[in-house]
Amino acid sequence: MENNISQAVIRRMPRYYRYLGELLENGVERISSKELSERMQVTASQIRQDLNNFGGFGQQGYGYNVEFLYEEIGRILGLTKVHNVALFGVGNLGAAIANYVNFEKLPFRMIGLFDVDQKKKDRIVGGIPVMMIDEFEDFIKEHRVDIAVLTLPKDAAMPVAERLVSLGVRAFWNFAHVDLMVPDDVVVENVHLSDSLMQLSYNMTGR
Amino acid sequence: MENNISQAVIRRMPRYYRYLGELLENGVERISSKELSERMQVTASQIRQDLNNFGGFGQQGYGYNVEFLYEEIGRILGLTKVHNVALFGVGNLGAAIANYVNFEKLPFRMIGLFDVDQKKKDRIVGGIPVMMIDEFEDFIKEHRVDIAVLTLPKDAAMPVAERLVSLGVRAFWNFAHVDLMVPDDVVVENVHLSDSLMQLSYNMTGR
DNA sequence: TAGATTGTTAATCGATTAACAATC
DNA sequence: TAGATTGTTAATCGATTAACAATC
Repeated sequence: MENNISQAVIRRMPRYYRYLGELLENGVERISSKELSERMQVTASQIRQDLNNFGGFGQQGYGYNVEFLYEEIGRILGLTKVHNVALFGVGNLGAAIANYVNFEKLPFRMIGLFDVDQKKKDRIVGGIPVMMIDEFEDFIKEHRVDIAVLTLPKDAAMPVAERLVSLGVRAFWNFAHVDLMVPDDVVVENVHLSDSLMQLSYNMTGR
Repeated sequence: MENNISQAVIRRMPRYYRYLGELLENGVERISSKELSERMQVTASQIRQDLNNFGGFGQQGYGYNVEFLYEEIGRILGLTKVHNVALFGVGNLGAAIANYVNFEKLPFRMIGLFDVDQKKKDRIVGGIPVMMIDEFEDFIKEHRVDIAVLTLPKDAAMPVAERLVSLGVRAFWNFAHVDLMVPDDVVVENVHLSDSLMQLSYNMTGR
């Protein structure tokens, strides 16, 4: 897999994946970049450019086979293997994400929930019991943890992230309102809800 | 307020706002674009360009007054007035967002929760009772609703959005996995959690 | 005043769109 | 084969960075 594909392209891939999934459900066998571009409100040129970053999945005169392309994109996005997920900070949002991850039919599996609050110990959320955050070190010895979700208050996020990095965690899904400082080989994907809300607020004015 | 400022710029504004808020809390009075750029890991040039889309907030030889700039950005983002928010779909995620909106110290106020499920009627979430979705028409006659949050299954989102648009709602914070088709004067801000998770998954591979 | 740093113009870089030869 | 549509190169557009005159 070639490297250095821009995040602008990557951000669009899940959307292609979603549309192709819908076409597949509707029994559509083939689609041209032109047809797809009309449905998705992007240019056909962009679709072809984006896909050709990863290889030639289409056929001249025919277009793209929906099922094949769907599966290729899934593979590109790393959806062919199961990712084990652990979550830190079982508040309202943490609990919702825990449920969400297990409910979605994507190959992400919530295998551990951790909190500092003694009162939450052994509470069942999304089908699994909450553990104390100190138990994580033992936990990680027995389970591979691919992704750590941080649904913690902002001041707690950085220290926890540091400990997790030192224990070998290399990917974070960060909901805390803070920019994590992590080594270069660690990946962080941020979901900053307040930023999103402010962007909406801006776009509501000025029109 | 000038129009046509790119979303690339807008997306960065909440981050500036957050950093300035922290500086303000720490009692920092002034900051140069250079200092700020080092903390935020962006170029000083970009900071100055971004800010100058909205006006000259700095002073040559001095830099920017932190409190003044913080408040100006707040104003730009529309944070000087309270936004009334109603939420549709009180599942795990909906309940978390309801709590979140009221908990954040931003000027967004959750004033109504709506669901189709009779069993949820009058349940208290985030301090307010869940109403039935049919009650929304009466509700909106008595309350101004600035933003509708959609935390619904994807098939329910579009029909609900259509009804809300026809009742006058002009801004949506959409968590459903679907691209809403709305008139031009309606603003949609999407939070697609699964897209975010797939982007993380991609970035974990290929390194 | 001299030094610092902005606001803004110009240069560069990257991403998107258009065009078309290759080919199924 | 003829028509359709890709893969890919070239052109355009927009965003970022660099440079520097203006000015506090």
